[in-house]
Amino acid sequence: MSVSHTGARSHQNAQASRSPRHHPDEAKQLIVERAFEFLWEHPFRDLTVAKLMAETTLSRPAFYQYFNDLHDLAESLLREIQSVMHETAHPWIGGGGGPNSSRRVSLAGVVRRCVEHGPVLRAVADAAPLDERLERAWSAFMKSWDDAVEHRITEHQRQGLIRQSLDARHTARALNAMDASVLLAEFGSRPQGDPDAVLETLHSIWVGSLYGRSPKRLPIPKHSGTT
Amino acid sequence: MSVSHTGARSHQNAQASRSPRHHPDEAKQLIVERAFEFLWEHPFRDLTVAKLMAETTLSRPAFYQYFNDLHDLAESLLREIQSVMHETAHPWIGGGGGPNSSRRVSLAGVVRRCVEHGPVLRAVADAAPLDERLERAWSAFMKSWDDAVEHRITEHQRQGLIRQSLDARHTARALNAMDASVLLAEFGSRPQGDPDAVLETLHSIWVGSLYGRSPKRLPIPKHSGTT
DNA sequence: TTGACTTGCTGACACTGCGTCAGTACGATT
DNA sequence: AATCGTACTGACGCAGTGTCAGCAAGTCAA
Repeated sequence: MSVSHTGARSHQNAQASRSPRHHPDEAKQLIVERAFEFLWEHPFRDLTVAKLMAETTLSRPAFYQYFNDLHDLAESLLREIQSVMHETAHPWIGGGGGPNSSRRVSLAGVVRRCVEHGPVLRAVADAAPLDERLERAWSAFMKSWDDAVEHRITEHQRQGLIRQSLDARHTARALNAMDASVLLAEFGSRPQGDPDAVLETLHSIWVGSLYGRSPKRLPIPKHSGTT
Repeated sequence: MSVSHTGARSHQNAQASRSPRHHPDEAKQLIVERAFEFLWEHPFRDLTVAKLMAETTLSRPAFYQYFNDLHDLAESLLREIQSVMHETAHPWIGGGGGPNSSRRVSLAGVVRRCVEHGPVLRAVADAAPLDERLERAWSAFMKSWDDAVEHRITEHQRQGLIRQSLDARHTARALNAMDASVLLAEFGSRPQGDPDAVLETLHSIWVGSLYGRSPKRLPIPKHSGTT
């Protein structure tokens, strides 16, 4: 549209230190790395394209060659972490092992990953509500866990290890939501919490709510006046 | 600093429809109401000061007479909802009633409040990570629940209703985090979920993990090779 | 009534960060 | 050496924010 600004520059001074050219994927990965570094020490709200690219030899507009915006970048971070997480949790998802042994081992792996990438993962979670696409990506991420857990629960229901009256879908979602909240809260910002205590707490809730015999429905006292 | 723009206007046309003056708290409450309306239908990310005040007879700068920024407004929304929620949950916090009866009644009340104010509460939760002050306010909000639950758990531990080995603090935080996540997910955006199913699921997890006899520690299979 | 004071409110400004574009120069290919 | 594709950049327009000097509606005193 407006061209008024062109022509005025021509070939100004020229020794303007153009950065060395990268292969596209190379540069993209470089930006992702800087983002990891930044988000390890700062919350997502402090991240701007300018700040991020300042940690680079590239200029701010270069960012937009590789990402649509910061949320798009966050989606890449999520994908990266997601692949690592799914990998360490696969043994449990895949099935096999006792009713809670491999579950516990798997959870321990997830906890470990959260200790490693907590702040970054939290950044993604924080950013999710700000962008529809990213929000969907986050939902899909959570859904993948929900599906796995739901499948496992129904399987155990068929084996009689879990009572039939339990709503597999809702329960799976609730327990996963709990894990996510707790893990992000405990390991999403420094100083991080105690991995062992968290693991123990989460595991005991999972086991208690899934496999624990519910108490023989204690008689409900009749003074139900408590509104 | 620059004053160049003054004096040029003098007393321009003058019939510029100045809005009727309000008493301060009156106008503030009016803005809060508009915010409630807006956030009931749109996510927080779509809220801007201009859009909000456009629903008003006031101008955009007037907003800053009553709030520092949108996060400050969100804090007001939170306080408003918080008072209502604590009120309906008080019977359980106050104690009395059977181990799970009043707990259930109380939870039902909270669920109801979330059906009413879900989207707004979600907006606050979404906005929390964007501002340090608001983030702290949200944490304090959650902490008030955590404290109440922790207290209740230790009380029941003293009565022998809950096993001593359970970590009251961590468990309270985890269960509350679960409730918050699930409630915001189910009722934070339309179409909302099924209140009864959610209530049932959450309640059963609480009861199972707190009061349920944990299964007699199933023997851990020896093929611990699942990394 | 009138003048002086208070204060709710507003137009206009500076500023920050975003996303885009025409245009440049580097490296590869011939 | 000439050409071409493309990684990259300076500069722009835009959206939204927070602030300020100034205005006018109300109040009170004389």
